Amino acid sequence: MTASQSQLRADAQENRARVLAVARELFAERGLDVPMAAIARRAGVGVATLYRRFPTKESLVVEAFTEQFAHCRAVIEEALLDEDPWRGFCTVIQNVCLMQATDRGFTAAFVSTFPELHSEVRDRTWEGFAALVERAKESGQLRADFSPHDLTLVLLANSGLAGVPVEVAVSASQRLVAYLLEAFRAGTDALPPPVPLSLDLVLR
Amino acid sequence: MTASQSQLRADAQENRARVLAVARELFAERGLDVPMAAIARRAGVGVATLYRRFPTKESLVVEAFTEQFAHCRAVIEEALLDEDPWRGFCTVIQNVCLMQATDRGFTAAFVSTFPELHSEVRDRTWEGFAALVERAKESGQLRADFSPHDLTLVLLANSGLAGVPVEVAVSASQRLVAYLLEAFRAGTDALPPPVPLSLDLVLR
DNA sequence: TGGTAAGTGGAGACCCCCGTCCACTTGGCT
DNA sequence: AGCCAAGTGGACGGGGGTCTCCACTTACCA
Repeated sequence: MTASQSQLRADAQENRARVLAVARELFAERGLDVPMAAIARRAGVGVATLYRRFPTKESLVVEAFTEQFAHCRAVIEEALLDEDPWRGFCTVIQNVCLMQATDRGFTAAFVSTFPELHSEVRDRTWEGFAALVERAKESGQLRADFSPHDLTLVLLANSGLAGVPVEVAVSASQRLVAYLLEAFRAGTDALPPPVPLSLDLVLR
Repeated sequence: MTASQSQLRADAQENRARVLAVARELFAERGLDVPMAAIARRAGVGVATLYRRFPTKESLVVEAFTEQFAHCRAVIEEALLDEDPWRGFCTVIQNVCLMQATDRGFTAAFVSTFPELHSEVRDRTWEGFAALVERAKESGQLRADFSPHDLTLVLLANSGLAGVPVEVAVSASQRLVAYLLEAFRAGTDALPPPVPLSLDLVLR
């Protein structure tokens, strides 16, 4: 525990943790637009407490989702270690899409918190994925005209499922991903040129 | 012009038309959550005028999008007449997705206005599409395990592109659709079972 | 056990939205 | 020209959101 954590009084620390847990729950269930008051109520604290620990709603969102973002990066790193490039590629897409489908706030959080905060981290992640794509192409399993920007395309498309109930969203996402992966496989017809969908576009 | 139209005074009629035009513009540009006040301002009228012609925001939305919905139905009807079932199938998906990508409010309007209002029309449209799917399967061009519910899947996925600028959304949508159509083509690997995504799911 | 700084909760300031009300204006018929 | 129903706009009520302020409570240490 760093100083900033342990300097809090015991009860305060516990409250902070509970708020964070509740926030993650509610963001996942209902998306990012749950009122701060709802989080406070469910956590059994007043709004003021909440705002003391997290000066703004966005800061709460960032904190609530950092571990998920870390998991994302980890998934890519791990996939780069897979001896089968295609399997690594598929794993990344499947995992990220599953996270997106499971957690309703995920995409919105990704979009609204990444912009400035973690730009270098973001770039590293992006490069990691680009490398993964390159490997998969070289192995001849990924179609040559696949663009790394197509990851953004997949993410956006998959985020469209956020509106339906979670269990449905998960199955739907799996089917969508299965369709897309099939289309990404090498040896099919030519496509219209890749769309330069940089992540910045997703970020407003 | 029916009675309800011509009974309006000339200036009122003009105002009504301008409001409708502006509403369509703004809904397309910014989605359904543009404030009524913004529409009124851009149309050069007060909010009261707007509310007199359209008693509720939803009614304005419905009116603003009816022609697009009609166009949707027309697209399906026409596709059923195409001698090439696969081409008909592709046309439907391409056209609807294009409409969705072009008009930011389209999906939300579709979702929020269809529920009760046009249930029989909706069912007819749905049956039309199901017939289209059946034909395309029989001709051997559409994979046998494609489910009509997959249309909803495509619509949801495509709606995820609504966030990016329109020109980008259009190219992105085209590429997404191209990928998906390729995956829908007969003669590929088996998929996980279809997800029963009824339209009602999209409609909240 | 008592003092004190840290922590707390709820009221409310501020803002943005939908939809209404009402005093004023104006088109169109006679 | 003059009348009046039809039409109009802006102020306002009501609701819901984020975030602040401040009088009160409580953990912790001596």
